[in-house]
Amino acid sequence: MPNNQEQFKDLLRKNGLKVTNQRIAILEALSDRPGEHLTAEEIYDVVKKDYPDIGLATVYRTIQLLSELNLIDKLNLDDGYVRYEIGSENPEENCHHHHHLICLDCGNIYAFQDDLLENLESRIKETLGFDVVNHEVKLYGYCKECINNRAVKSN
Amino acid sequence: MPNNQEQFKDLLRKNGLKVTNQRIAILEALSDRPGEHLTAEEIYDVVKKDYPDIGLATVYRTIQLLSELNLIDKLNLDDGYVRYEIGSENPEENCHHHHHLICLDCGNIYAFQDDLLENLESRIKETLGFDVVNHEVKLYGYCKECINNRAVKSN
DNA sequence: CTATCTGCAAATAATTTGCAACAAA
DNA sequence: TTTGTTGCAAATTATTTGCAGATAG
Repeated sequence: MPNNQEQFKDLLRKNGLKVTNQRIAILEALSDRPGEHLTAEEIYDVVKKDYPDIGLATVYRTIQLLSELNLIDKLNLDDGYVRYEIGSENPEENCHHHHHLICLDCGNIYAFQDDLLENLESRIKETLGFDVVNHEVKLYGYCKECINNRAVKSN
Repeated sequence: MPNNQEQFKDLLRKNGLKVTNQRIAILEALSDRPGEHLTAEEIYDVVKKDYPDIGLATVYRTIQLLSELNLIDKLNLDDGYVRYEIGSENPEENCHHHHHLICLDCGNIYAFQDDLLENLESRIKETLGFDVVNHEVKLYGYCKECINNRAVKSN
């Protein structure tokens, strides 16, 4: 959506930052791939198609910027890469109800929404006095396809 | 407990691995600090007191070994270090009900137990066919002490 | 014009690896 | 013995940083 892009430009200006082609291209690369979880290198490769002169350092710097502006979410799968995905349009529900299922077999990542922690978090506030403001939930296991494939192979 | 140490030795032998002072010392370093979350470097510093000749590479190799044997749990706080802690005595409940509260102010980590995900996981199995075998839950926020400190300072 | 960005190359820093010497079985 | 382990140093690799030139406002 071009609307989204205008919002981004305004957000940059509002923070005394400059609107550059590189920044727009990087945000677009992620916007065009909702639900995908790209590494810095992968974003670099995508953006390089339209922008062959871009440097990897710019990608890293822009990713950090977008993350601070809460436009993208970080995801660390402990495989040596930090991954990024575009946030939901509604910033309120951004990370808070957005969790990940990670298949240990094929490596695919499935997102799901759930507010299961709301309850727990108020209980923690009451019993421990700890005020939870954010959370990260990763569920590891085996996806439908991989379970089926295994069943087929073992026959 | 020396009992624990004997179990470890047996486990090593059972897997065709050798019992070495270094391995025992590293497991002890973690066993002596339940609930602490040590980096490889921190473990190295602890073990070096009793074992000045140990190399950092051995610490890394042993950590990996202990992790594969499910004797220790990994914790990644996205601060550039991977941390490790001794698992609970009961291997069944090891990670599964063990979650972390991370204070964004003081950096302290508080563990808590909860089986809140059991429910969700069976729901996921039913609706998506995804079989969850493990999970990682991190809750970020502010601990009681830091909340109090802030209140005091703002007066 | 001038403050911010960019691309490059070099620096950083956690972790891994090759290998010869060493220690457990 | 023989097989696995260690310590060292070098390699690897994701990410960061310094800086001079480029670009947005």
